[in-house]
Amino acid sequence: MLNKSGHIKCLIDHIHETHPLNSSEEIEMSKIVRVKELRKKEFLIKPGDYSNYMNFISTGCLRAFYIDKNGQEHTLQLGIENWWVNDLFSYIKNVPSKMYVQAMEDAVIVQIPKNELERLYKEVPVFSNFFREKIQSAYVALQERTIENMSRDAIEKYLAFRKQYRNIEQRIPQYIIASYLGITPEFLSFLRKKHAKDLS
Amino acid sequence: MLNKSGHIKCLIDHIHETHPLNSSEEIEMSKIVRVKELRKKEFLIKPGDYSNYMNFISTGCLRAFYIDKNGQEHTLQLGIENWWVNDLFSYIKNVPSKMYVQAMEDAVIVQIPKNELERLYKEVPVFSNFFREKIQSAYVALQERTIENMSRDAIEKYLAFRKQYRNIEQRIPQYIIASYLGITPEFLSFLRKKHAKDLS
DNA sequence: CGTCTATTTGAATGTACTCAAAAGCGGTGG
DNA sequence: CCACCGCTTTTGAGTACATTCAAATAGACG
Repeated sequence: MLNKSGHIKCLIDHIHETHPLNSSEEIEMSKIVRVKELRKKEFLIKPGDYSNYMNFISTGCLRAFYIDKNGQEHTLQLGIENWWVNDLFSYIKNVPSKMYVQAMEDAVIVQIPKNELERLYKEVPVFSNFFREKIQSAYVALQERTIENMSRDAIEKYLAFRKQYRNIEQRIPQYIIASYLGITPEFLSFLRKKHAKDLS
Repeated sequence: MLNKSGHIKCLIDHIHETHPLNSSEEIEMSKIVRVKELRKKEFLIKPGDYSNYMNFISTGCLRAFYIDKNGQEHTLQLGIENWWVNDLFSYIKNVPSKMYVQAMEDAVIVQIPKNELERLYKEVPVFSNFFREKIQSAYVALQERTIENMSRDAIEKYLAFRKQYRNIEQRIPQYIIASYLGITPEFLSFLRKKHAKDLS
């Protein structure tokens, strides 16, 4: 159980891994962040909200999803400790969000306010580089997912998901995995039965 | 018909639109880029290549695609004048590419070498900010595509594609559009007939 | 004009969805 | 501590959307 500055340290450590900061840069960052606690099922972002923070997950598990015109949920992103989660569309374009970002477990988020971060981008190049690289990696990961969606059938996608998210799978209900894979929960259940032998 | 420095100017103008450069920054950029001409069907990147450039399309039309284990082509990205095209996976991770980037028309590309660009990121913050914002937008666009793929059926995707790429559609063959939408060319042909009335 | 590539057509097939209902499971209050 | 309630998962039948394969037609380019 961490206190507030423990969670901030968690963020700083995370940045350090790839982009060493000097102590004034650390302080600079520590001064502008805020820590937000979420209870299970609580929302970090809801449709209509403006996303004005970069959100770092210190503890817990969240997902980003939206509801289409037929009322179907589609999970866009899953995140656990040391991941970033956001509605970048709303954040970048300054428009109301159309999606939900929800805690699937009690969680603690470290939030960097957008206006402060944009000031830092200009004053402290290391932060611009850090987030440029983060977003590049996210883009590549999303492109990999696009490739998988186009070239694999449902069971292959599910097996690949299990491999990639081994540590997350047990933490979330099956119907959310289905909504991430783009299939119905009924069909995922059917596939699990049919391929029970492959599921260790 | 532009000469070499005309194409470079095209890139500089493009950066200027969102991130004004002073003249030393312009010169800095001009010095490191190179201009590459491609004939129709020629490849900018092939499987096995290492992608060591950021590629700006000055003129022409390209696509990025890969071939899955069943021999199916999947188009990941389309690009025309003033767009960027690359295999970012290979570029970022320094691994051989698994995809093709091919000219669909004669084209001229302005290439920024990776090592020079990374030097600039540290020395001239404006470039890091420019590419951070570019990649953020690309991420958001790809996420929108992911949402569409999950929540729309084939005809809706096709109609949305026509709206979004009105100016590109006539420049590329139909089977490539099908491979972008994730459907077979036969089925796209069928849909076009069935919905002829909606296709103006 | 001929050749090569792209598009159309159609029949048979398969993968995944819908809808409805039953079974399982976990948390909560009596 | 057990019983109940609500939510998640399973099951199954019927259906729809999209694919495969093969062949015919249309278009583009030298």
